[in-house]
Amino acid sequence: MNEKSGSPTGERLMTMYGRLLDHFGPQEWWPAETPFEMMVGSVLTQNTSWSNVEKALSNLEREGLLDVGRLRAVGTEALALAIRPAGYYNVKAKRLKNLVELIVERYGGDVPSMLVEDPEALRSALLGVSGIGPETADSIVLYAAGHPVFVVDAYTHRILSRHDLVDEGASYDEIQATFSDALPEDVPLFREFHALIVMAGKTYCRKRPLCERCPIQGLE
DNA sequence: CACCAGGCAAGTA
DNA sequence: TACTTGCATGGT
Repeated sequence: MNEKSGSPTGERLMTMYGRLLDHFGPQEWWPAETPFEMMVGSVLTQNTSWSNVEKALSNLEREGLLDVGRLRAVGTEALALAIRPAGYYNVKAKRLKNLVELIVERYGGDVPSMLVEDPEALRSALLGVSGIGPETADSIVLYAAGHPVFVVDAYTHRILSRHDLVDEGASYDEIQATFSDALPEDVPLFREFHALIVMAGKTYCRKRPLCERCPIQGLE
């Protein structure tokens, strides 16, 4: 609509961002060698710690399965076995298969073609895949395709409601709009900010988002 | 031992 | 629309 960086909410968010960056340093997300690996990781990490995802990705790498064609060719049972350390392995094996089918059917199996699609169309296509919800879709749009959509997770929800920037019962879209309306559309900023929020959540904000040692404590 | 992790779909009321 | 439940491993 209008001046984004100058809004009160924008100022508060940028202050939070600055403190988190000073405290934790750049997180350099997403940790993946290729866009396809990033997408696979985004499914594997659903409600799952990254350390477990790393074990599963390592298995896939070793078996040469971090590839659209190879993942499409492998059996669902064998895939499930390979990703076992990431948990929910039967569900996630199917979800990865569904994602691969989208890539094959809509983009001819060509990941680069997928990544240059319009962001809204790409997001919509991803949401059409069973097993890909808003957070996974937005992660792919931001970190693999490089479009400025803000990724919202449980930590984001808790921190923003704790700072009274959204209601406690706010929806995904409402929380995302809080960032979109208040911040400039800056891909490196969106990438780093989300990564820092997750780091803060993992480090300090498990039960309550604003404990004493948290770098964004006192801003509310 | 309990609890949590970088969610999502399907079922119920 | 708004809850609830199943999915599962590995670390604290």
